[in-house]
Amino acid sequence: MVESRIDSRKKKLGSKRAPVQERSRQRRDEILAATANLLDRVGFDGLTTTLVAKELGISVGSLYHYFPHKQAILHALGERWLEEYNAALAKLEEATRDNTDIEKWAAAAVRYVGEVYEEQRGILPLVQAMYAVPELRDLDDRHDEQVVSQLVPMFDRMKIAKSNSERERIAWLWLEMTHALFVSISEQDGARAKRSREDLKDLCFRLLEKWSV
Amino acid sequence: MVESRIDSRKKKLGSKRAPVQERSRQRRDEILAATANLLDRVGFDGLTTTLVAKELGISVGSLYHYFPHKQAILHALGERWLEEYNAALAKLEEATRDNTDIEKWAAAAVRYVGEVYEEQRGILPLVQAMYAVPELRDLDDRHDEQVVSQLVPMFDRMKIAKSNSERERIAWLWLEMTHALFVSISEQDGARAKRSREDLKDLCFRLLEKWSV
DNA sequence: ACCTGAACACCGTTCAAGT
DNA sequence: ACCTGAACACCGTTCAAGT
Repeated sequence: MVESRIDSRKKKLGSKRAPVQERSRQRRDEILAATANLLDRVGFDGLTTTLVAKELGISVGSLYHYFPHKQAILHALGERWLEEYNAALAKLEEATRDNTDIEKWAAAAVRYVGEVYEEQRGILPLVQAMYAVPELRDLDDRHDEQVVSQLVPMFDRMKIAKSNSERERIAWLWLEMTHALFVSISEQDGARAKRSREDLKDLCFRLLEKWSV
Repeated sequence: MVESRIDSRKKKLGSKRAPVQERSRQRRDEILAATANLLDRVGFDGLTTTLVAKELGISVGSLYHYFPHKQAILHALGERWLEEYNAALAKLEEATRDNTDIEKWAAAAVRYVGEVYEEQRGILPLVQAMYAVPELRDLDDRHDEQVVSQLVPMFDRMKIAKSNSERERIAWLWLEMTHALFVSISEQDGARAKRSREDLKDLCFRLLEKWSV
């Protein structure tokens, strides 16, 4: 709710400030990309600030110019995960807006959300850690919240459950269930992953069908 | 003050060895108990060897007399989790031996396995880490294997699926699904947890019913 | 203004020295 | 035989000093 304090000076300093901010934003992105890259290669525990700095050819101190601490880098990466996930749900909402077929919804949901898990496969160690590491725990909570609030209206449209509190509970179930399976699926080979994804779609369908009214 | 309780030459039967081993085993258990206790209080990341040593009133070096490294303590604790889980499945097998009712099986499974999650609630941070930490990963793999091999015969008896490879796949699905939900449930308050457990029972039933032949 | 890297506190682990 | 705790390598983080 805080109005930007920079707005008043934007006209005057805009041209001078933008490049600096742009460069800064770019560096931040570079750090995030390098971290995501290393996360995939050395794992959550193997990740060190020295390693990230070396990967970018800068000093550790420089890293701390852009992020207050290591967790902040991981946190920003987690934010990105939330955004991608939310974008997938928005696409799902869009794609299933004018049908109430539960089975089709389940298929679309598994496809769209599954794509996120595939594309972000490298940072899954981080996503898993979100639950366990206290400093990242808020991401997990927000993720839950956001997903539930996006699913409830869709469930409503599909006439699933008779109250919103029930829909919230089912949305949570759906989230936990699909998350556990997508993470496992991300480590399976192509053929098995394909079958597992079909199983999951089916499981989603059955879950929702049960509460269909 | 020196007592001649040290027998330099051991007898054939080794009857004198037992007390020493017994004492050693006891210390190991104490270390495990203290670690489990701290895990619950300070979390997976907050756990340090110094802290464990302090908790027991011994030195760090002494810790390394009983375990080669920190991960070995956690590993041993993980082994215990596997044992408890397997014991629950054995009880489940025993309790459902002479019926083929899928719904009853689902109820019993959620009850017995759920008890393990409740009793071992303190070490759930560790169980979660088993997946992410490379040194503990073998526990996760063995857990998967053991659970699947215990479930397949039960599925067979209940006439679920038409081949063992299918049963293995369903067992894996069951494991991932219930694990994700049990972990989440362990953090809910009593009333909500009760409802969630019923939802889970229902979900299990529907999962198995689908493949019932 | 931005970057550097030695310095600091703290971790897991070791091992010479005590009892 | 068993235990101790200073010492070591390495982590995240800081900050005086460079450009």
